[in-house]
This record gives sequence, C-alpha cells and structure tokens, in this order.
Amino acid sequence: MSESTEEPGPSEPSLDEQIAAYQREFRDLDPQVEQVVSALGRLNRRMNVAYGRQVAALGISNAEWEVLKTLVLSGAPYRLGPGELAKRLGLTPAAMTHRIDRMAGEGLVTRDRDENNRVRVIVELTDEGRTKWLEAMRMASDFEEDLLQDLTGDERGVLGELLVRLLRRVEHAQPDAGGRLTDLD
Amino acid sequence: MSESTEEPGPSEPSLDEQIAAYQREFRDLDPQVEQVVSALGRLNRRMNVAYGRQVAALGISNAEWEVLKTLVLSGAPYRLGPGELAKRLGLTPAAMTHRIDRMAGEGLVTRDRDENNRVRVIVELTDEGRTKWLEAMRMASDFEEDLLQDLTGDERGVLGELLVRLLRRVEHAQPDAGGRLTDLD
DNA sequence: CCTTCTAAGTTTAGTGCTAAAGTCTTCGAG
DNA sequence: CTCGAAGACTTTAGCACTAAACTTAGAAGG
Repeated sequence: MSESTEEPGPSEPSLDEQIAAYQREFRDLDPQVEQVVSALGRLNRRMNVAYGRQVAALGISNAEWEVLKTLVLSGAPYRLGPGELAKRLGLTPAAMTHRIDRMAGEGLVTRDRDENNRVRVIVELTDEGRTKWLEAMRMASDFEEDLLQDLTGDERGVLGELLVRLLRRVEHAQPDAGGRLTDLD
Repeated sequence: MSESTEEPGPSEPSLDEQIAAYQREFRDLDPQVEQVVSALGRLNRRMNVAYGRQVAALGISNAEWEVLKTLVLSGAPYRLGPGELAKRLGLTPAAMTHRIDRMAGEGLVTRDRDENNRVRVIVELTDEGRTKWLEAMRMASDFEEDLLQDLTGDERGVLGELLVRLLRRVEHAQPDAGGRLTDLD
C-alpha cells in the first residue's frame, strides 16, 4: 500500500468484489481480517484526497498543512528545529530543508539561527501560518464530523477504542509476550 | 498525508497527548471524532511502513506490490492496459509507463502491443510476478492476522462493519440527503 | 589551546511522481 | 480515399523526496 500512503482510484472494484477476488486467488485468507484491513486502507486514501482538496482551497498543500499542524501541536511559542520537525513528520532532514524554504517564502513560518547555539535553526510559525492552520482545522473538523455523521455516539466510542487498541499493538511493537509484530520503527 | 499516504515519525507525541494538545489550541473539537480520525491516520502510516519493510525483503517495492495486487485482482489471465492500471492505482498514465518499464525489466510483468488494436498495450503478470505476489500476500496476511490478534471475532466484525459504513459514506459521496461530503472523486 | 568527535543542517545526485505536450493508431465523415 | 478527430500511450519539464556527502558550530580530551 504505501504509500502510503497510496492514492485513490475511481474505477477500482467495490470492497466486496475485491475481497471475493482475493479469496479466489489466495485460499487461506480470513475475509474478516481482510475487510478490516482493506477498509482501513481505502478510507485513508479517500480521506487524504479530501483533505488535500480542502486545504488546496486555502492555497496550501497537504504537506504544508502537516507542518503547520506539527508546529501548533508543539504548543506556544510554536517553535521547532528542522530536525525535530523532520522526525515528527517522518521525512529526511533534507526534505525538511526544502519544505521550510518554500513555507518561509510564503510567509507561513520564519527560519532563524538560534543565537545561543548557532548550529541550531529555529522554525517558528507566523501569524499568517497560525491563521491558515485555524482555517484548515475548521474545514477538517467539519469534514470529519460529517464523515462520522451516520455513527451514534456509542458507535464512535467503540470504533475509537478498537482503533486505539490496534494502534497500541502496532506502536508498542509488543515485547513479544506471545505475539510477534516486532521491529516497526 | 496524501497519501497519503504520509509517513511515520517515531518521536511524535502519544495519541492522547496529541488530542489534548489539539483541544488546547482549538476549542470546538470533538475528542471522540478526533480519536477516530487520528487513530485511523496513524494506524495506516504504521501499516504502510510495515508492508514496505516486508515486501522489501522480497526484493520488491511497495509500489511494485500494488501493481502485482491489481493484476491478480483482475483475475486470470492477469492482463490490464497501462491506462486501466493507472486508474485503479490512482496514478497518472505517465507514472504508469515508468513503473511498468521497471517491472518489465525485473521480469515481474511483460509489456506487449495488442495485435488486434495496435494502439493498446497489454501488461501481463509473469510467473515470477505471480510468485512474488503470493509470497508478499503470505507475509501480509500473517502480519494482518497478527495486528488483529488482540481482537475477538466479534470485535473484528464490529470494527469491519463500522469501517465499511464510513467507507460507504465517503465513496458514495452521498446524494446529499441532508449531509454534505460531496465531490470526493 | 589544538585536535578530534559529534550534532544539526544543507547540498548533491538520483528516483518517482504530475502536468502538459507529443506520437501513433484507429475511426468517422465527406 | 483522405482528412480530421479521438484515444492510448509516451516523452519532456519540473517538483518533492531519499540517501549520502559535505559544512560548520559546539563539546571532549589531551
């Protein structure tokens, strides 16, 4: 998948067709597991496209929005070094350098050397950057609320709890108390 | 994101910390909604990294695995044109041309002109490609089974059903019988 | 002090993608 | 027929990313 984060394809088979096809080609496949995994993947791809469309309307890319989010999440005064940003976004420092170049050119962030330690660089959110973040956040939360509209409060809770359990399994990469799934980072 | 598919960052805050931080910065955020959405995003990023590692051990990239999966899903005789592949994978035809170049060079697929209509090109899975797909599929289904290990059969069913409902909402982009969420493709 | 080491960013080379222009068949109309 | 238009790739230009080499500031040892 990949792709991450990979992208959507209008003319792909329906989820049920896809699962049926996999079962034809690969006998020992648990359809229940496949349903969860495939739905997860598709849902994410669609959501990423939707986010991209929304923030594009604000004149920023999905990539730039990620940077804005990370800076805001770091809390006031909304400052992080390129290296730290790169780690949190899962990019190489080299990619971060260029992304910051662009964003500084657009006035979303500033880039300055740390006066106390001149090896370090400080990337700081500008007011304009914070405003963009807020606008994007409003669009995103409306979209997300809309997405979950058909689920009751209880269902949302159950879904969140189940997803968090999966996430824990993947993030802690279990100390192997029976299950594998090691080495994920 | 976009992607989708975006990549993981080891040193990011925990999910709970992240949600708490968002609430500090953005008052009218529903933490339940945010939990679902953020967990979805993270889970997917982690899974994509895991898939990438696994298929890399077989000497193929995540991108190549996607092509193999699409060809197998099309059913015997495992043939599709570059345009159709591109649509299903959400790529431009140009990207598909290059991907097929590489994969043909590695012997995973063949590329031939259609004798009945010489404008068309036929990409066909080779035996080697099919073998790689099978090996990758085995690794993936083991990994997925492992991921869901902590969930009971009932929980898996509930999770799958809830995800499918979200997916339906996003894929059908509702004819607007009250809710928005239009224009997703 | 003066090396040497290490950390933080940047630069370079090369890959894979998109958008847009180009090529080559096939089909349809006059 | 033959000319024009459409369809299905391919090619070109340009962008964003990774991996690896490079630069420079501060830290550690002698």
